[in-house]
Amino acid sequence: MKKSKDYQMMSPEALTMVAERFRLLGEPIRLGILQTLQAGEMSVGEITEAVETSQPNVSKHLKMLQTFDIVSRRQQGNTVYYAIADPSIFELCDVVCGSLQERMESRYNKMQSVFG
Amino acid sequence: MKKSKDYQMMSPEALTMVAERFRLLGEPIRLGILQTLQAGEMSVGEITEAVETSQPNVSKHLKMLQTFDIVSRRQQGNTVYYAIADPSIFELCDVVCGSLQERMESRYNKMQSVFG
DNA sequence: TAGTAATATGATTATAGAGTTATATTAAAT
DNA sequence: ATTTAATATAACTCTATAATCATATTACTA
Repeated sequence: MKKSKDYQMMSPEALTMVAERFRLLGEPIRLGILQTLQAGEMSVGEITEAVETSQPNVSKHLKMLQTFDIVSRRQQGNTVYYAIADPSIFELCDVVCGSLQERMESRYNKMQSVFG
Repeated sequence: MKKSKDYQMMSPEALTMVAERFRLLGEPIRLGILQTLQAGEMSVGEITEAVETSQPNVSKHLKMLQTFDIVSRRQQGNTVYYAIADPSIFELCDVVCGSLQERMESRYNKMQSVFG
C-alpha cells in the first residue's frame, strides 16, 4: 500500500482566488483598519483617526475589504459604520505572527550559537 | 469589572512585516509553487514544469520565498532543490479556503432564498 | 433653502513588481 | 578545454495599485 499523502491540487483559478485574498491582507493600512475594527463597529471618521492616512484612502481600502466580504457596511444618517464580517482574518494574522516569531527566535538562537 | 477584550495593537512596523508575509502569498504563481512543493523537495526544473511559467520567473519567485524563510534551498552539483521550510503556509491556505467556501455557501443560500 | 458635515469618487501621479528575453554563472561530462 | 545542462541574474517593459487632491454625493441642521 502506498504511503499516499494525497494533496488536492487546486486549479489555477482557485489559486487566483486564494491569492487575491492574501493580497488583500498584504497592505499595512488595510491590516491597520482591520486591527482597529477588532474593537468593534466604527465609523469611517473614527477609523481614519486610528490609522494614519487620509479619509479618501481609508474609504477606498474599506471598499475593497467590503467587496471581499471581509467587512460589513451600515449607513445611519450621514455616517457609515464598518465592522469585521469575516473573523477568520484574525486567525490568519495569528498564524503569521506565530510564524514570524519562530523565525525571529530561530535567528536569535543562531546568533547565540555563534557568539556563545 | 470591565469586559475587557484587550487587543494588543501592533505597531506600524509589525503590521508591515505581517503584510509583507501576506503579500508574499498573494501571487498565484507563488502559491502554485508552494502547492507543488507540498509533495516534497523538488528541483527548479521540476517546479518549472509543474507551474506554467518560465524558469527565470520561477527562480525569482523561489528567491523571494527563500528570503522570507518559506522555502529552503539545497544545491547538489548543478541542480538546486527547494523545499517547504515553513509549513504554517498550509494552515493559512486552509483558513482562507474555509473562508472562501463559507462565502460561496452564503451566496448560494441567498440565491436559494430568492429563487425558492 | 443654504450651509455644513460625513463619506465616496474621479483624475492623476508615482512606485512596485510580474513577466520576458537574453545572458551570466556554475558544475558536470566528453 | 569545450560543450552541455541547470539555475540565476540583469535590463527592460508593462500593468496594477496606493496615495493624493479636488470634487461629488448624501443627509442633516439652522
